[in-house]
Amino acid sequence: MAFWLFKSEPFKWSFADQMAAGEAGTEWSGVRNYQARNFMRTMQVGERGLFYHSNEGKAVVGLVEVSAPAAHDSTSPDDPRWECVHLRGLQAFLRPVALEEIKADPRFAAMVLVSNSRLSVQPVGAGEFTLICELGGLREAVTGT
DNA sequence: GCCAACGTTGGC
DNA sequence: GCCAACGTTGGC
Repeated sequence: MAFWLFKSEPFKWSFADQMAAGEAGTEWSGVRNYQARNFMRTMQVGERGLFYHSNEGKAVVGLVEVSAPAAHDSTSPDDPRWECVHLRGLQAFLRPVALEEIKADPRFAAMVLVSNSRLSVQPVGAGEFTLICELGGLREAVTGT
């Protein structure tokens, strides 16, 4: 069971939009980066991820779950290279966990979010994931399922 | 709005 | 296959 982090600019697609999209989830389309695509290819349905607001917000704001495995990205009809998973919003953090806070905490020094700020889909360590959920006020939700 | 970092493209 | 040019991302 791996853990992930997905970035989105909130004015394009916010966590509120993700939650409003419902149980079925939505295609995480538009990723045009091989590294990010390759991570999505390895994702299993049911794996969880952090939802991060870039630019405006700059904070982890919620929890998502992979609801369908990687398949061709419908927004790339002419180019079969690009694939993406489907995501379902699970729960909003009670308190956003800011990038500033993550950067300041030595326990997150190894996070990709810190070392490669441009990668839009990235792996997160189990320890990092749990800790960020706790900071976001979702301790129970994490240990739940 | 600026700029640094990074990834991709395309000429050679 | 190298590398310069360009485009994009995202923090500040």
